[in-house]
Amino acid sequence: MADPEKRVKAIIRKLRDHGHKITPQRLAIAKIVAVSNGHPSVEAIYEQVRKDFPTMSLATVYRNIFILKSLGEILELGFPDGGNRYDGNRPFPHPHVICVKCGKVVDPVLDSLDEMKKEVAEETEFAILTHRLDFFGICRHCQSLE
Amino acid sequence: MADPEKRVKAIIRKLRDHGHKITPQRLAIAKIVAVSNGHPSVEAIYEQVRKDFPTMSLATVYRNIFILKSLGEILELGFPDGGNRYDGNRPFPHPHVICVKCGKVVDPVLDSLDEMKKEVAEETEFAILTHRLDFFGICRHCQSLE
DNA sequence: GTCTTAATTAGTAAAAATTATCATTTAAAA
DNA sequence: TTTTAAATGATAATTTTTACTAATTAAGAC
Repeated sequence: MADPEKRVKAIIRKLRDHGHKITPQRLAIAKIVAVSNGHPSVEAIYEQVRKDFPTMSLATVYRNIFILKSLGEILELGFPDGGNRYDGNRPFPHPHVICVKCGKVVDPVLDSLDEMKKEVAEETEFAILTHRLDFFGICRHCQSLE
Repeated sequence: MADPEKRVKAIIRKLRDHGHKITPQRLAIAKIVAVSNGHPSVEAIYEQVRKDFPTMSLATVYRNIFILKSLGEILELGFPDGGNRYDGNRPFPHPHVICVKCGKVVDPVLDSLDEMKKEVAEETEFAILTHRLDFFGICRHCQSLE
């Protein structure tokens, strides 16, 4: 995992470079997504920030997530049913392994993906910009409960 | 692409086997998703069915998609922003290449995926149930327009 | 073919997730 | 300090999906 402190600094620099103000609320959100423990949802981020900012508005969370997405500093993991979740620690596309029982998300190492991307580009004549690779299954812990 | 007529028959058989009635509306929806031209959204399916069933309710489309999903006869492609789209012609997980300009969806051939799945299962100790692999890029036609 | 019944439908209300609006506040540069 | 454009909080509006209910209908029994 990338050093969360470095990630916070990188995010702040990017925000400044694009003329965004560094408000306390924004900073708090940046700190949470820089760690991205458990790949939090908007609601989870909201709850966590509210501990320090009880008056925080949900709209502010959405607003900042939108900006961080636009700047490429946060990765959105879309779930067909259920809300999106976010990773600001590794904001580049990477594979996920998701437990359908408890929702845990693990990041596996998969080197062969780049090769695959090239193959697809050649075969389809698309200019590939990004990708999404998620495996859904049952984690070791949830398997033991069955 | 699998023969759409065979797909319709397979879907109907599955529906019957599970005690579902074959209504004209349901049949019309099955026919559309069996072809899945362009990987239609709920709205697209709704519009298309309404040509033959002007009184068709949107709820009916959602209800039948839900049933077909449960029976494994339709695959849901989730898009983080924007609605879901569906493939009832190839209802098993398979890679997609999606044009971010025009929304076109292409199904590339990628054999190496099974091997990847095994690797991930070993590395993470998850029991992998399914997966999702989508590439996003710009198709040949949209590239030529730039 | 007719009858019976449980499933399905249409229409609409409700819920959930996200985005827009706007008056007020505030970060940051002069 | 002062100024100003951007950000916030609160809430309304929008979008997507699900829930509800009375009326309709497919499919099996007779």
